[in-house]
Amino acid sequence: MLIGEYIHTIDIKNRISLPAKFRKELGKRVVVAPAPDQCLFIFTMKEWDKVSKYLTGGGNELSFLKADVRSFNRFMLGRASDAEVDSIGRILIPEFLKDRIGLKDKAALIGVGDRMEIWNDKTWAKYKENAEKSAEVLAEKLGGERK
Amino acid sequence: MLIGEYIHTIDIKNRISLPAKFRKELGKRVVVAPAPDQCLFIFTMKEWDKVSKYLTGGGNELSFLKADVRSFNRFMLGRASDAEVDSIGRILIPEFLKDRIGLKDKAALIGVGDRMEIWNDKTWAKYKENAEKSAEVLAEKLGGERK
DNA sequence: TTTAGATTTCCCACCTTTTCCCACTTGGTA
DNA sequence: TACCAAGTGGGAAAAGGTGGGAAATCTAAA
Repeated sequence: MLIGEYIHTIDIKNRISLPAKFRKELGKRVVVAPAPDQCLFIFTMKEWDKVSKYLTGGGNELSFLKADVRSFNRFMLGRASDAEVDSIGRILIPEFLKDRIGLKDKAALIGVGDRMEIWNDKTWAKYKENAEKSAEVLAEKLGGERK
Repeated sequence: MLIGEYIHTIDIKNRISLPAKFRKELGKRVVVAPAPDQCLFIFTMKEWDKVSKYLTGGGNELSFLKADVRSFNRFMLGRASDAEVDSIGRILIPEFLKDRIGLKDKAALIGVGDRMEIWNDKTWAKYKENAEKSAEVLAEKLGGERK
């Protein structure tokens, strides 16, 4: 399970080190995908299988018939990119994905259970501040929904 | 069962000794997680399993499709950290969690049944004081009501 | 098709941080 | 007083993260 927060630099060649604690679980290849909120998702290949199967409706339906599904899938699948982890644990972030979330020098790498997220460090700091405020409210709400 | 209050120092390497009385129950690995109020929770792996299962909700659906779930999981998982207990009973507290609760030199370690809590010692002192006061006020009030 | 330039990939090297020991101190106990 | 357990501190070795050069590949122009 991926947990914790790490701040790493993106070098001029668009490389970024995966946190050492995540490497075993992430494996030799990962998928970098655009995500809701200002971040990128990093999936293991296994997790990506699940995600892409789910999004394409597991092959049972013609997922392209629904407009929202079409556009969400274009967003998520169409702009995803698989990346090889190099011999010392780094991956390349494509320029267009970097631009999307305003990645500059420092990135926040966040373990969120079965995926990793990449944020611009500043954006993450702001996000956390807000999350802190609303966390209790949110906890109540989620607690209520489960029952 | 974890009970009692201990004041320990955090050294310059961010290490903190677990109270000897807690070590057996906490085991070789624990998870440090942010918590409501100005403190951190220390879970045993067993307790943490329960928490994380709850958060990932079984895994049949894609948890990241819902905004509430995304933010709560980021808050809870993204800012947690698993820590190995070293050979003499210490754990490391990540910088970002130290910052969150304003941990400096001295920390209060509180046994609260099935989990341990970490507080800034000053914050803990104040918290106790208030709890004490409100208890007195409450006692007065109850006494007065009796006539 | 060839060549020059640019980009990507692979590898090595440095430096900082973390980890693993070992040792000191203090306080309680026999 | 000697001993033991608990807590604290610090040095050395290992690991993690960062940067950069050289080889390989690609692109474009002649």
